[in-house]
Amino acid sequence: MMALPHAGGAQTESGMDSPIGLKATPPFSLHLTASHQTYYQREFGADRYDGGVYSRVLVIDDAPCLARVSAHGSPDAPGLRLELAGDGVSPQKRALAAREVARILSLDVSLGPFYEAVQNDPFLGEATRQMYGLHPPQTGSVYEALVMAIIGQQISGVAARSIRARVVRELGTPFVMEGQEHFAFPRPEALLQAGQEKLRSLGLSGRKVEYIQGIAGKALEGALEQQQISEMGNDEVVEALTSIRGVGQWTAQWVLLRALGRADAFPGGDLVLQRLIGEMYFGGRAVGEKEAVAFARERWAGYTGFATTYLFAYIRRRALQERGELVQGA
DNA sequence: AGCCAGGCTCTCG
DNA sequence: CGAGAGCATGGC
Repeated sequence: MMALPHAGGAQTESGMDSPIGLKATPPFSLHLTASHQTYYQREFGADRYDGGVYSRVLVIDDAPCLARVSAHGSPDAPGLRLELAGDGVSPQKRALAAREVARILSLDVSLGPFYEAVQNDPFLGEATRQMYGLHPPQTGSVYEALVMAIIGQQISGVAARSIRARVVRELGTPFVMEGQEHFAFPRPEALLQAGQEKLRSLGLSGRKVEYIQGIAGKALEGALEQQQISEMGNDEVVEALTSIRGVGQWTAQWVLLRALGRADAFPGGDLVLQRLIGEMYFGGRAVGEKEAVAFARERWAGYTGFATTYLFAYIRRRALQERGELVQGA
């Protein structure tokens, strides 16, 4: 980029800077939060959680830098350490990166009121104690949440995972650090320049290619700016997003939850969510979208977003447990 | 082998 | 309006 107006401190011009200490509102567990973000894999999309370190390539002022976060302390007294690597990481960029990491890991979110509200809930009460300190992690942007959601529409989680991984690896911006390759989430330009055949070869249907390229176009127009959308109310966001081709109620609610951190979002159209609610609260009977929404809004008023995060977390952990892969971590 | 999977749009009664 | 077809990959 360009010369700095003033020298900031101990950082070098490039490479690794001195670590930044971050605070989180307790209880906070990096292990649970980052694991949830990566679906309990080492890598998922543009997120990585490996060896107790959460990492992701951030794009600050159009320049990529690798953020790595590790934890010390306990959920009730959490301490976090953020390391940034990249060319020309100025003090200003360090501050922006720290803010971005705090947003993605929902560091400032307080779980207390939610935990109190559901402590006697026969299912969620126990789930919150098992996953003590899980904050609802966020996507890198509204644009990223939309693209990821559309890839996942209708198909199974496993199928979606492999397509999402291909999209990020093939079209994402590479960033090499200590011999390891990381990828920033593909920029809108990359999705548009890729061409339909290329995107189809990654496993997307022709329809989804149109949707995703349409969204990339919206992003380039500046119609998906985080700042602007985060100032809208839920209904306003849903209306704006569902006017985009390929974005329905489920996807819009997903964005509210995953990109905007709305505590009262609820993707009631989600099959997995419907099945778990039916299993845990309706004696195994199938419930549809209307019933799931009515139930959740009444029972978890104001906390449906947290409830959704914990329900999904429960399902992901149970799937691992059934395969004997759940590793108990710090 | 065939059917379903963390939806959505388009088409047709 | 409500219902149905079609879509891509991966797992059972």
